[in-house]
Amino acid sequence: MSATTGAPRSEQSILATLEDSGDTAGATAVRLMMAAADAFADKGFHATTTRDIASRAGLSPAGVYVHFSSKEDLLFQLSRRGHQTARDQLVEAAGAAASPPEALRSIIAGFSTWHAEHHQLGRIVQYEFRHLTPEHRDEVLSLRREIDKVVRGVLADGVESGDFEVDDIPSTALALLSMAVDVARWYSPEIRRTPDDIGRTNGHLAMRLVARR
Amino acid sequence: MSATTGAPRSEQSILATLEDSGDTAGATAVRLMMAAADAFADKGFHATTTRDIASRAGLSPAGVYVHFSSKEDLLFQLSRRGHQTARDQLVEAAGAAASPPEALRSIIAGFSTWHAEHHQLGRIVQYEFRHLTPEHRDEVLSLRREIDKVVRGVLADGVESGDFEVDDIPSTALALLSMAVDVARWYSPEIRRTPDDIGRTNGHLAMRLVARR
DNA sequence: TGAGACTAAGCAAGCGCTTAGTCATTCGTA
DNA sequence: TACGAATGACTAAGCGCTTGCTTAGTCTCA
Repeated sequence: MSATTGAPRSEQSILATLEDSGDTAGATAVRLMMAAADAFADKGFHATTTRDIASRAGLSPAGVYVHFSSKEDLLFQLSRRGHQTARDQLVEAAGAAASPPEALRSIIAGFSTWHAEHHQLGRIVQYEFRHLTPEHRDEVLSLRREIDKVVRGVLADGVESGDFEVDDIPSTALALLSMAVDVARWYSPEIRRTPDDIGRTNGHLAMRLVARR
Repeated sequence: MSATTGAPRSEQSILATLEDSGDTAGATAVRLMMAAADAFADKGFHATTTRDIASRAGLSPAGVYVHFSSKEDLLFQLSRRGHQTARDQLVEAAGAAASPPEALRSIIAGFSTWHAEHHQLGRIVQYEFRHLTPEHRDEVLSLRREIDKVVRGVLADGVESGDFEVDDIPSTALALLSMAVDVARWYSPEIRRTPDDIGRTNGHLAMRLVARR
């Protein structure tokens, strides 16, 4: 599977299809998570009220607490699922590639496209992070370190195979991830470039950044 | 002046030395802005209370309103000054360089270093942006467009001089800015790399990204 | 004496979350 | 198959607290 093709998945399916890690979310819980994702991405965690989330989901304020123990719990579930899907996509793209250059192009393109298509979830994941409780923050942080590790691994493979020239693998991995992650900050559905365009461009730029010349 | 050298300026001086655009801030106002910068960077705009800002500045809650008309006003002043100093530094670095490659290396290094040294102000400027009123947002946005323009200009110069190979100037400019801006997200004073290290590395990576080969 | 910097007290509004209860559906038993 | 009991999803009302900001007044110093 190419990381730069395929129809965009809706936020719905990203949440609904994630029944892993033991907990299956019911339809109302998914609706609440979508409502919270909208609101958090739109106004930020603290500026979003539980009444706002509830009304977007068509419930009374108290209805939220049937499915989630707190507003922070909603943020945590959203963050965890967001990181998991992002990581899974990265691992899959890296594994499916035939060579280190193909792997790098594929993961950076895929990660960039993901942050455009899911820029709401991406913003929550990147910028609302600090409002998690310390325990939840740690759990999400470990997912984040897995993502770092995949990128460093691809760079190391390419250096070993002679395809890449990289002075400093951790710094270069960070710069590549910055390029992709920052898409969530500036992307808007109204702009001219499509998520796939962005992925293609960033994949190309990533290659220029490390390819032996 | 090289953009990658020089002693780090404190947040104090960045605020205090900015007496441009007509308004000179008194000592207490500067103390309040520093307190607000700390708090906003730490907890975000909406999670910060006016009582928190006041007590960090050693004032009673009402003392804030002697110097600023609202909490949003504080955020706006901070955003405006942050954007202005970042832009001024960029323009200066671009102007002082002898060639397009030197200019690019200098502006990306300087911008990256700035976002490490002033990562608090950088986060406010990048992530608390949306909590400004529409009018204030527009004013800050126009400063941001100036920054974009400087980077695109340097890339265009380099393409014309034959030093750079760039397929798509706006996309490449955005990717370069992402590398620098995202430093504010992940930088922490505790890490091994210094702001100058980060600037040097990112300046080097920027050159690889566009240099003719 | 008057102006500016500052505080003590507090107001109205909004916050996260809880309580007590309604209602439709499912279950156990005869 | 009939039927009360239990269950789970949901709401109306509201509690205790915090919020941004104001008011009325004090203090300092030119």
